[in-house]
Amino acid sequence: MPEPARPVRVRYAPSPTGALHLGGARTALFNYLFTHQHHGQFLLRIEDTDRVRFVPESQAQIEEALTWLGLRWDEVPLVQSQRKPVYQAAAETLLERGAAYRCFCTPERLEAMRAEQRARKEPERYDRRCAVIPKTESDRRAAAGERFVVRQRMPTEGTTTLHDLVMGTVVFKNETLDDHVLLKSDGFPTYHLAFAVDDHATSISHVIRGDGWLPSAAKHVRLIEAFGWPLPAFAHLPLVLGPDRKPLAKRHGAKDVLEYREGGYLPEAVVNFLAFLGWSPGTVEEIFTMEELIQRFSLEKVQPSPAVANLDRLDWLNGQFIRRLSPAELATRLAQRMPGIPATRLEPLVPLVQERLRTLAEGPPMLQFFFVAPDRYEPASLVPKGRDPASTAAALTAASAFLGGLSDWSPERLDAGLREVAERIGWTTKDFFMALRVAITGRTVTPPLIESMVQLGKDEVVRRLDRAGAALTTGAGV
RNA sequence: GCCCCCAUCGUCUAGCGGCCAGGACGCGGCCCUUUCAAGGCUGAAACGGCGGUUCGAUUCCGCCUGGGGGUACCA
Repeated sequence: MPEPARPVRVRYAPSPTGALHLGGARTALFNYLFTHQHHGQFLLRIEDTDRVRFVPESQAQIEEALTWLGLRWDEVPLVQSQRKPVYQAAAETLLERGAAYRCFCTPERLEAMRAEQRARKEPERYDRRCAVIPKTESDRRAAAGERFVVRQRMPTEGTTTLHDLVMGTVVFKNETLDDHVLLKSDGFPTYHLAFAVDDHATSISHVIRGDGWLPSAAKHVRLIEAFGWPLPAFAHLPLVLGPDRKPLAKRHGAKDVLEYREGGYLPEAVVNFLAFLGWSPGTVEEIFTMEELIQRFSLEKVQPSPAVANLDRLDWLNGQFIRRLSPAELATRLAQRMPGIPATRLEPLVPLVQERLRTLAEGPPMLQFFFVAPDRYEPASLVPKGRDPASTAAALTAASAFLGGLSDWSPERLDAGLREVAERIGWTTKDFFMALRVAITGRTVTPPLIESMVQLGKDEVVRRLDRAGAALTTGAGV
């Protein structure tokens, strides 16, 4: 394998059959990190040669997800379905060189052939019946309009060796290589042909792709050699698995990258999470920016074994990144999820919730009471355990009276004063503050009470306390 | 069936012949505390099995087992 001294150019080549999922995003990320470390280019290629599985919306979704993650690609994405003539010309070249041949076998015959092979417990692969058809006859039948595919002629003895940057040296026995299809009867190329042609056309230096391609990599090496093109370096990335050790799929809950955006995850956190799936810097550091990842990344340190996505860790990481945001930045991101509330109004509130958020989605319900008074009170939560409605109402009234007469609305004054009130009426601060908390916020789990009261303002606090007290004396609800 | 890859706590991993096998998530306990978090301290938790090689194997080799992938006119 030649050590490519040429400029580093890599590509991420999804097929547009759905949205970008975590596994694909990781492949794209590793490509991106690797190439930027080497000041190379990152290309995007759309592998849409399968007309049956094609999903029109897919490409836009994939591009949106990549953009959200911050994985910007260079140049205009290559779309394979637009390059049909290029692949046909390439197949023609191979035909002329004898490196490939036309196969006229019908799908039915191939199925029958495989059934027999299965029955005899032999490896299932093409029996090369059409490999011996003379070129002149083949040309004549093709010209006559007979349907055919083009197959690659594989060597039947010897071995093919691949030096993979992640998997190490892999040796394949050539006798096990199938004469796979390069050009389908509809004139579209298979992945194998298209990938080789396009990687060459775009001067790809490193093929960094999913581990699923490893078994056919030997055939790919043979193909590129048949064309006489320089071999790129290969790096096969192990799969990302779900908690059940099966490849990540819909049944594992969110898997599409864009769903994480909906779920309130920061792209920085998702990128960081993905980077550590199968890779580690070899140190104990674990929070990196994209820039740092580019600096530290190396294919040699990519784990050759499949990685199970630990979504709990993503939650934790997301919290870490949220805490690293400036209050203004967090306010801006939160405002996008709270229609009608400008970021500037959120900014003073952000310090109260910042360290409590694991996702942005948790923000709105946590902040809601700042903008909307509780619409009803449940005595069950308003009255602390072991207390009764009447004494709770009295406690709220005492608090209201004290606060109503206060001119210094500072956290220090509120805290000290309310503690004194609690002591005076014989309540523990625990119970007292809980009653106030529910009266003011309508919830038992909230940001720090005193600070929240300061932000809410005296009038609003007193109003809510009085309403809650009234609710208790007149019965349930408001 | 055949081919290929993989194998350290539940999970992500450090380790590159001699380590009390380290860290992180999650889980338990303690501290802090007006709730919930966050934070600090702390505990439980791993080298799949059998053979080699070696003075010595988690580490190197083989086999087995287990997991994954491929075996399409899908990518």
